[in-house]
Amino acid sequence: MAKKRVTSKMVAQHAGVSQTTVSFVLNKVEGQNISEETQRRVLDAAHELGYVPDATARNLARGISDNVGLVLTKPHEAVLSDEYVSYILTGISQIFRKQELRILVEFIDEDRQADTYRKLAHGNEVAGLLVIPYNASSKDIETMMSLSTENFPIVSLGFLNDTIQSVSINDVDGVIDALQHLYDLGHRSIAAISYAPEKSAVAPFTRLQAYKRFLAKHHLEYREEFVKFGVFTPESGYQATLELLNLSEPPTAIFALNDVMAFGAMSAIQESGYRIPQDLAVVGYDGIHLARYATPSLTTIEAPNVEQGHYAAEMLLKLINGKRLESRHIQLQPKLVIRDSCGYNLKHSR
Amino acid sequence: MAKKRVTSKMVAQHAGVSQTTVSFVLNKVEGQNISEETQRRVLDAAHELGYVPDATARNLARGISDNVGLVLTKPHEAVLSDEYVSYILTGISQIFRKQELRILVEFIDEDRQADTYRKLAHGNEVAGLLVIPYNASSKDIETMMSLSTENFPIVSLGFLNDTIQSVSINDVDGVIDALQHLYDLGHRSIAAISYAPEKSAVAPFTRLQAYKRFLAKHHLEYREEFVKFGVFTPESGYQATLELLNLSEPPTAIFALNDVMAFGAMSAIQESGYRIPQDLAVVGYDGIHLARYATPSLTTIEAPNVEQGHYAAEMLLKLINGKRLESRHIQLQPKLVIRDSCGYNLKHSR
DNA sequence: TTAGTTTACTAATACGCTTTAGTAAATTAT
DNA sequence: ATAATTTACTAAAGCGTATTAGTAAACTAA
Repeated sequence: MAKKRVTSKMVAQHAGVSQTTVSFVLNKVEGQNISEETQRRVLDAAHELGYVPDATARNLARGISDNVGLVLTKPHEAVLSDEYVSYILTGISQIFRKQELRILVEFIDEDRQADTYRKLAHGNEVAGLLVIPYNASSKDIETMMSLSTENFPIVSLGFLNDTIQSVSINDVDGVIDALQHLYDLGHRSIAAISYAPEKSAVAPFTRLQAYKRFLAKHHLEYREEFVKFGVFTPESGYQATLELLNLSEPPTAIFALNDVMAFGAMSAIQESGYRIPQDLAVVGYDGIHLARYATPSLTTIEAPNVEQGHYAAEMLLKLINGKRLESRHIQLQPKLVIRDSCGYNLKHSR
Repeated sequence: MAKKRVTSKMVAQHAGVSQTTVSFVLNKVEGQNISEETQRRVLDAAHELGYVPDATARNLARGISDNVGLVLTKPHEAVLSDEYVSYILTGISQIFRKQELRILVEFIDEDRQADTYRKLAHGNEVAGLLVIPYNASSKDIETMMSLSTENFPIVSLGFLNDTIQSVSINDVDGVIDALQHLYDLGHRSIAAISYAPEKSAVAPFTRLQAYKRFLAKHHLEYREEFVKFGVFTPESGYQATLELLNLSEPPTAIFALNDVMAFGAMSAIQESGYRIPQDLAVVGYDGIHLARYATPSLTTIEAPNVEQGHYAAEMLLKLINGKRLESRHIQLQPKLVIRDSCGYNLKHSR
């Protein structure tokens, strides 16, 4: 049962050198002239003993952690039915693994609020923070701002304000592309299923704003009853659509602000006996894998989420390493992917 | 720019006590008689200075990390299109957050193999390890076994062998339930879309075994061409189904071994001009949220994944705390959820 | 009254590493 | 030949906490 933790001291003894030398060799510290011969002895000893450096000790000595935190301000049920988080995880892990940085995932909800950021940051648990702020409260944002101000490395996935570095998707363009597509296909009464307004701090405002502006620009009436609010889940998209279908004058097209809600919408439409796209058109947002395999396949705005993860990770890396950023805010362009849920392919060619 | 890291020493000074006392008070160490008055002074000082204990220092002193590792042996593209990981994350985070344990997520693929486990475990980066072994190689399994043998806390999500503690889903029952359902509806030529066989170590063998046994039991012929192998993604389910449809004698039902592949299958079937369930029945496996919102809604085997996360987290907790386990292997029961993709609701009532 | 015990603390050490400040020996410069 | 520099290392301090082994003062027991 003897816990045989191998320490660098043991390696030193085994190689017949000092512990300092072991550290120099294993960390390839520059400017230290260690002879080839000694290096080999140390390496061999470390290998023979199966030495694995103690991460906590190293982090304590170095004064910095080798973890980065990924903070999710989404409720669990939303994380569940959304690929977005998986995409981001993929994107950031591809960058961080090269730097030998680990990813610490933390969920934030009502009871477990802002002090989590401080614990992570000031408690030296992470070297930097990546935040997915969809449901961030104003208190969350305050905390992020103060961390950012005191130069703690932090990047938001989605624009919040000028203070907090961010990598975002140009949602305004995305919304407009989607609506324009529907408009071009002749739709004039277009409903939107957005996110619940009270919970989120910034994003839905922007998107809804874009929706309103689009209507105004094209001299279409803004109708309160055409805007429904869901909570990321297919269930909420389903419910919202049912309500839309029960209106005395239902819309001819539905724009769901994420794909998962679009699935709910399509299901509600078809179960109610309507055809897609002949009776109602549907557009989603996100570009999840399954969108192409819906029936009919779902036209959607594809957001470059993996790339967003890449950029955010790289930005955070620069902040951690004290490098200057070229720009504190990066915005990526989403892309309309036309499939069968809007009728484009019925009209054109095919 | 003054980095004003607040240490326990500073708190001690501010409260006029020793650092030891600060530690005793803040950690509520039992058997130490600290007066109410002193406790208050320490607490106040800590609060005033905004003290956050340094996690690395504490972990070093205590000799144990407050992170647990979640190791994914799935390739990224699979994690992307599968809710399974999200479910597990949800389940385990609900348990660990109460214990102030953080979750470290690590992906393992070909180039980044077994040494990751050792680094995490022997490097004291985590107090315990949770492994999702779908694509675990035999080398992965060897490493897990040796860790388990040396009493390092480790739990597998899915049964591997007797040595490695596990929480698994009874896949054999799941497979049989699905097949029985199809059989009861009159299907006699049932194809299966399984996982790629070379990559995974145990699971597909079991499931395929169950499939074969079911056929044998019901005196149905086992046909090589009715078993296709996918890689978790909807694309692969789509492709496999296309191949099945091109057979001279296509099956009348398809059993996809995860829901995401079932989506691919349904799409392929409908795009090929066949109706579900009239021409072909489809059953999935997993019970993802979107299954109910497929068109038609997808009959599937619902695996209790969040619960699986719960049990695994609790088992790991016991191992970390040196408690004895009642059982080293827990198996949970999946459940058939009948919807519209098999025709049950067409036949019965409705 | 005095020894024994409890109360309320503190000094000092350990955790395992990184890093700074040396140092002795070998090499080069003058 | 001697000083200056370079080479190849090492001793020791420090990171911020937890914890063990005390200790002085107050209290209790006989």
